[in-house]
Amino acid sequence: MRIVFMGTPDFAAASLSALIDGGFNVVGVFTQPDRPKNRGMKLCSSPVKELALENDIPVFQPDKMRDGKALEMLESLKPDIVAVVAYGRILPDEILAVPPFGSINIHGSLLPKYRGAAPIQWAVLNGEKVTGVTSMYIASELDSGDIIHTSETEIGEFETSCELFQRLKLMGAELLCKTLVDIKSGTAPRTPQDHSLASFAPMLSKEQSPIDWSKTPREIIKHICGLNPWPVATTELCGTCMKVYGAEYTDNKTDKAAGTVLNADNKLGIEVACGNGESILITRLQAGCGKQMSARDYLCGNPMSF
RNA sequence: CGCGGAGUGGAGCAGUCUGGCAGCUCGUCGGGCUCAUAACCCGAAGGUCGUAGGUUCAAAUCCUGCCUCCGCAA
Repeated sequence: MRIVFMGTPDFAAASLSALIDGGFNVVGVFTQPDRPKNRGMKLCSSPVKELALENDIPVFQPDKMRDGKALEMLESLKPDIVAVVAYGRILPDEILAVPPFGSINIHGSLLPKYRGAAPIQWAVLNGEKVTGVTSMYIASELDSGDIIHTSETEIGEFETSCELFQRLKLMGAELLCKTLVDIKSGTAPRTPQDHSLASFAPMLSKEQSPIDWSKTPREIIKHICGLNPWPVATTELCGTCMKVYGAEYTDNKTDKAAGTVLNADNKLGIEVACGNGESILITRLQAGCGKQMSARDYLCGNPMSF
């Protein structure tokens, strides 16, 4: 089968890598145009583009999906199937209709839950114990297509979105290969989603970074884990603004107001009062223009008075 | 030329403006105290101050080049 792959970030590159290693016939790759990024605003290729070039796969980077050029490019490749993983574009129906075996997508949640841009982060934020990846046929409405396969995994109590991403991208890659094999052999199941159970996972924003200390320790820790690596939980303690990257539970009780620093021992970390008279211990943070470090290291050079 | 910060014993920092003994908290090692320690007391080891030049009686500190790392923003 002639496969056209569409994807952009690291998460998608893992799937493309699996296709290449699995000997699938990837005849072309669509990815977002190079954009100025990082320090120095240098023009950067997407991870998917880098990988495609290394493997001599033709790369296409249309600016728009609806001006006919993208359609022309795709038709010229005569794909049997299109596989989309985190491309970052909504594909119009005319594009989806090109490949005879259809267009499929890998999504980072157990659909119909967490449709949208940030399914992995929201699963962590909401304290889900289980999530996974889903392969589906792409429908016009976002992430609403018929389900082909799913693969489940548990979310660790302290697992960050960043870590979960790393696991799910591999699971997604594996699921994509399996799905393609089944479609080729005609054994792929096709189960419509129960749309009444759908929920949405919109893109995160910096506005949700500040920690609400009146919440419970678990809610706060899930907030910290879910917002890592971006936009990262933030707070202001004793006049210092900081990003919080890691925290642990404590057994301590307090009658101090939520958000009060209870302890800042450089052998432990920064203990802060939460709701319910409980507390958590901040263990990793980043303050000011500095780099990320353990709370212990931070306190060695920046003692806190409280 | 997007904006900005930083390289100082193993870790995190101060010292640089105003040149003049290598400093702080922690860790490590040894000893002591304690029923006990994330506790306390005593002692010790450990640094070409990123790098190459320059100025100076004297440079971590001032001047110039280079290397490396990081934050913001996207």
